[in-house]
Amino acid sequence: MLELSKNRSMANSELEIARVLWGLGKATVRQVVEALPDHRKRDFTTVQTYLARLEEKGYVKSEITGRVKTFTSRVRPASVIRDVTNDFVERLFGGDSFPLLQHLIRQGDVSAEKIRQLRAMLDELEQPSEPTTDD
Amino acid sequence: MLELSKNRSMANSELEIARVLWGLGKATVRQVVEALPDHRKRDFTTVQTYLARLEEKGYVKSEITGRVKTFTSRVRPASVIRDVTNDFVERLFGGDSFPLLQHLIRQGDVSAEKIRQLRAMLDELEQPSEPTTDD
DNA sequence: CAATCGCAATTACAAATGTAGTTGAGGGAA
DNA sequence: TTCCCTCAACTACATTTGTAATTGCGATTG
Repeated sequence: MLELSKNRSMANSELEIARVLWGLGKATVRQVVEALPDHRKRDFTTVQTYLARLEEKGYVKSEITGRVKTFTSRVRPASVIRDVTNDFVERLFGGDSFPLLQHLIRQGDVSAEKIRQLRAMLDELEQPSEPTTDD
Repeated sequence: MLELSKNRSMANSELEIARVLWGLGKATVRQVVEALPDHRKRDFTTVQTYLARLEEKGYVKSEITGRVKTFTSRVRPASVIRDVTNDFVERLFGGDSFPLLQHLIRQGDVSAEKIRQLRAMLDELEQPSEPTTDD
């Protein structure tokens, strides 16, 4: 099992870059830069640094294609999301995710459709039968 | 309106300290240390530093009671929770809170009772009329 | 080919963070 | 009254983070 360099966790800024990379699946620095939402633009070299750090930390791997590096994730996004969310809930709510759910539902802009979906999820929780293909 | 020093945001470590302080309402460094969950113990001076920084940043104020400082929050926890959660959702999910809700409901350990409460909340979202018990 | 241009690789760096060690003063033990 | 002990107030510091400036190299243009 590969040594993911001293399990250092992602910094906030790196998190966003990683998320964008996950969305692209495979991308060059430039592509990640372009894919950043307008209100969160970052300098090319800045993104480049973040990706390099993500690689050091073992979250990403790169491959040189001609003159340019292409990055890909080395970890399952779901697992990063799990870890980082756990940490978040731990610090901000002492480990209890309910307050967060409450907060998100209350003030979050949840559409009617989403409400329906959430309700369906809740139903599933009570009827433990369907093999929820999660992770 | 008070100038909350260069709106610097809370660092992860500070977040946990702030949360504990909110829970206590008013507390000395030592009390915060004691209140930390066992698996997250921190050195007395460490917590002291965090509280000092929180004060610098304007999130907390202190008052000397005899020989010891007592800290209290200067901000509404809810507003910090809002901001920090928004930032979190922004970075990790591009601003869409649904995936987070999904994640929390799916793998979060939500009790039957909590499920009931969540459902009630969803109902409220659809029936925007009930005299919401203030708050 | 020589001067440019466009990108990507390196290098830089101050500020922020995580975490504690060191110092100093009030209250008891001798 | 001294000395020691306890605690809280300061001081310290290596890393990490956030963000970019600078350098270097291959393609483009005269």
